Amino acid sequence: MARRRQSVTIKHVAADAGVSLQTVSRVINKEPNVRPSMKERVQASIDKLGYVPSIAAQRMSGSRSYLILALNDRERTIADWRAREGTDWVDQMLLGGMLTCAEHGYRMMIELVDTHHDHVEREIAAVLAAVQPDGVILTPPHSDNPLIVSQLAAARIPFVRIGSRGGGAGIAISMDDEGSARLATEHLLANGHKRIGFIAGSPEYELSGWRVDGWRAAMEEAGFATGDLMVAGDFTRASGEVAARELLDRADRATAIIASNDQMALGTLSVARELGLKVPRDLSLVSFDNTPLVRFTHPALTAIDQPVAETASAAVAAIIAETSGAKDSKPPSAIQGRLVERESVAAPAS
Amino acid sequence: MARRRQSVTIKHVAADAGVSLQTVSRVINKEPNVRPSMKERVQASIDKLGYVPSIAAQRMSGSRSYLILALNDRERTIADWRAREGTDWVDQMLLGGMLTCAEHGYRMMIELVDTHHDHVEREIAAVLAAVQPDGVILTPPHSDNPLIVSQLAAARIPFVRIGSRGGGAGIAISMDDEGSARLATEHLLANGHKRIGFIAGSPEYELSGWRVDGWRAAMEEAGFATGDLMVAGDFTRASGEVAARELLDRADRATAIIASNDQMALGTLSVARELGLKVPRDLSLVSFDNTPLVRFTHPALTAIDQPVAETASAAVAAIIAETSGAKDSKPPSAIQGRLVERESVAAPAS
DNA sequence: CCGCCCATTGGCAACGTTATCAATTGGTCT
DNA sequence: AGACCAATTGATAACGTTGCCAATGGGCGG
Repeated sequence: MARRRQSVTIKHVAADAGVSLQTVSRVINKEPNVRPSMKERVQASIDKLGYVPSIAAQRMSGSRSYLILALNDRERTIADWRAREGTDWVDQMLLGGMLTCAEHGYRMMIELVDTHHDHVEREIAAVLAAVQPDGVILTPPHSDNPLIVSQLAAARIPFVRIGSRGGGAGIAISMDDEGSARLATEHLLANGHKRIGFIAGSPEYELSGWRVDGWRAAMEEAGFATGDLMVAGDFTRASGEVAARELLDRADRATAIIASNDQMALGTLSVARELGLKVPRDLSLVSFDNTPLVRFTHPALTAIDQPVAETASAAVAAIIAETSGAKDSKPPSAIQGRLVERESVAAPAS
Repeated sequence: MARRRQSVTIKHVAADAGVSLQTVSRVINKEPNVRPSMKERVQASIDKLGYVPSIAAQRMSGSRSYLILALNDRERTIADWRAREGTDWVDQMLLGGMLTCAEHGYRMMIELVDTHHDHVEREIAAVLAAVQPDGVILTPPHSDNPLIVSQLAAARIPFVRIGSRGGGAGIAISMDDEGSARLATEHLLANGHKRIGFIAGSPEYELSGWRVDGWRAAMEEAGFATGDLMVAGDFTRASGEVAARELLDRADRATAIIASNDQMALGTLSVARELGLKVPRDLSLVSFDNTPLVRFTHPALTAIDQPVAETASAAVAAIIAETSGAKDSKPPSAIQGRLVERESVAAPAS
């Protein structure tokens, strides 16, 4: 109703400093070829009046929107939320991304989109048209959705695919999944384990495969079999329970298990308890992600830390670099995982 | 660089449907006085072309921005993040708020602002000027910051104060904190406890006081002393440890403790373990918030569930209602808490 | 049958910013 | 010294949408 207008516009600043609109604009955007004395004078007026450019107007005039859009999977996000399992993912994304955005005068928005929906492309087109972001951050499983990737590429919007590797369009940033899985495996091998089970994540996520690769490679190098020790879950706790039961409820059970995320590790933990297996005495357990949850379980879990915030931060930085026209921007394509030792690993019972 | 323009604008739709821009605009905004046949024709063109209005342009022309801004405390958010304690707060806010926004064609943005900074007002003015939201959601402790509240009121922007009560300007939405604290207290009383300690939250949050009130009232009604059983923390785990030590490391120690949030409950749990007190045998424990963490501790904690997502959803709904000019919008000012029983409460050792 | 009012539609300006191009200045190169 | 060039500043036209007001047409009371 009440037509709310900008209180201080570029016009007021121009009047106050006694210069043209364009000059003020140049100062705001730190363009070259402005005499230092002039720049100073204009800046003084800006500070005095407390002027802040309207992103709407900036976008309107065809320049940057100073907005970066993060696209999460709606289905998964809501499921996580319903389950109340606390994946911590959005928190971390926001923090890492938002702080880096703030440093560069950008802002971040999050939108939920169904990766499986028939109308993904329409839905994304709608969001892009409405928000008109300068760049987009894709999180898994969107990162590996060819429809979305090609659409973004066609729209010529800079975008980052978190959790994906090179190959397609866009900037790929991922953790060193093989290396991390290898790290976990070797830690267990060093503790004397031979039958190390692996609970993989949903095959829809490319990273699931890489983690399996790392585990398998380490096992084979050590000369141990992997054939019947891999079970796939879908990153939920329930699927972790099913997988754990398969690995544990049999004669030649695994003496150690690596779970591809914390939720499935929690599922494993409860199955172990149910089967009367003490962790770490009867079963060693290592998980991926290292969300706050696994610090407070009993026992606290040894985990591979997944630096989500740092990754988001790198993603934002990469987009801003590309937007600013830095051609040589070379984002850190593989971020190192880190093994955090707690109480869930011990030598196998002899 | 590359001037990226809107692909399908209102102009294209108007041309396709053979009507004026204004008519299309009317259809988009569901204004009255458009002949049904005309509305249909225009809508068909919109669907055909996949047209979506540009938020930037809408805002420019002085109407709504369809953006709701959530303001979180930067200091606290970053501290939580550093501590990696997983408060889950942002996740929940986003989900509840975002989903409700989406239902009404709005979008939500989150910004971090320092509530204590000297320049809060400038910082907020800057965000408002840049984003130009239709409404603002204040989370604690911003909700109780008089500077921010009066500034928002002066700017005549609809805003919600989450976790606050009536009194000042803006729409206040809060949990029934006294009632919830009373619920927790009575649950412990029913289990036979007499010395029930209370770890309060930071006094900067008004809700901290209300929770204390509920506990004190229930205790006094039952005829038990409260004098030396209340210790204030600041919602961090470390402060919970300090407080717990004060309540437990003495002769007439408390047999039960209510912590004003999960983090402080976790601190209490570790102090109990350190002092050789078994939960719930030697100490019963109830916490506030019911974040995912307390489901997986050992023992799992009985907790008061804080419906953050529902609260955020109600906040968004209230703002949209006010923006739409519904004068009689009456948001649910007090949302009921719920006691979730787990394993941390038992009768006191006789 | 006349005039008035309401429902419907269209035309045009305005919103705040930047892109583009033109104008001015002062200096440098031959 | 003439001309050209770079640096600096300004003027104007977009950008996509809605507010405002005018224009049109049809129905209804007198």
